[in-house]
Amino acid sequence: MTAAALDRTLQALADPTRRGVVELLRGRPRRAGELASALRTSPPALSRHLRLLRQTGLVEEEPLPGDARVRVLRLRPEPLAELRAWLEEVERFWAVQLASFKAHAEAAGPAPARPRRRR
Amino acid sequence: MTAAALDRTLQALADPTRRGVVELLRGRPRRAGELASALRTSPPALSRHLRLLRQTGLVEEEPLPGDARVRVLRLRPEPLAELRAWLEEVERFWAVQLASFKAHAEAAGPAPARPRRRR
DNA sequence: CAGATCGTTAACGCGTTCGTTAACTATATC
DNA sequence: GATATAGTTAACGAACGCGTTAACGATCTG
Repeated sequence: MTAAALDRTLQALADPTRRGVVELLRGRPRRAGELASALRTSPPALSRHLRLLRQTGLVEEEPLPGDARVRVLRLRPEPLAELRAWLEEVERFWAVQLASFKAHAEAAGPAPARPRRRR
Repeated sequence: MTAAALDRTLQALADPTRRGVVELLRGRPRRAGELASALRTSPPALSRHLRLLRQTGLVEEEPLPGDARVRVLRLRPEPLAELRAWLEEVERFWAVQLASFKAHAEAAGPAPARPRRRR
């Protein structure tokens, strides 16, 4: 269930342009044209990146009251938090594995005897 | 500088099969064939995934002393830690932005006057 | 209304990525 | 030495991702 969302989040962040959008939006909300010029991207290209980011839930948009042509884009933290939770889980389990491996290595001595593979 | 490494890490984790490898290796080191059968992937497909994971630094391999045909694969935490650091930085800046927005909204009242766009 | 601005969608092309099958290397087993 | 096993590499094909240009809808400006 969460796996699919993780997949989309990672795939969204894997693109340098989209990650640039995220890094720009982490400071403050911005308009699409602002992002396009800052990232040296054509408006059509950026538009499709924004659509994907919206579908992933990483970005949400809100109409600008003064000008109805413009929508202001803002970062949504939920997918990032979910990804971070997954990362921390992976890192935590690895630590457990490392600890048990060290314990085993120390208990068995420097060159422990290993059984051969079966047949 | 770090951006290129981040890129490769995210691209590596964006694939479900490769993420499956990481999740399997988070528990304990495993052989390539073990991963292939657990993930229902053909050996050639998995081999290329492993090559990418090795280049990204997410996985390292070590020969199995009992059988020189087999290499044991282990998870490397460094790329994951780097990705987590990036994530935390984004989330931290987002929190700052949210705080300043709230402060501004409260100071300016419910419907603040906005200047029109310049010509 | 005429023209400019903001942004999106459509259509095309290119390069990458992913899986599969077949062939190959290296090591282990008998 | 002959056969089996572990894993990689090579070559093909299909699908996807990304950028570009052109055309479009919507809105602001004069």
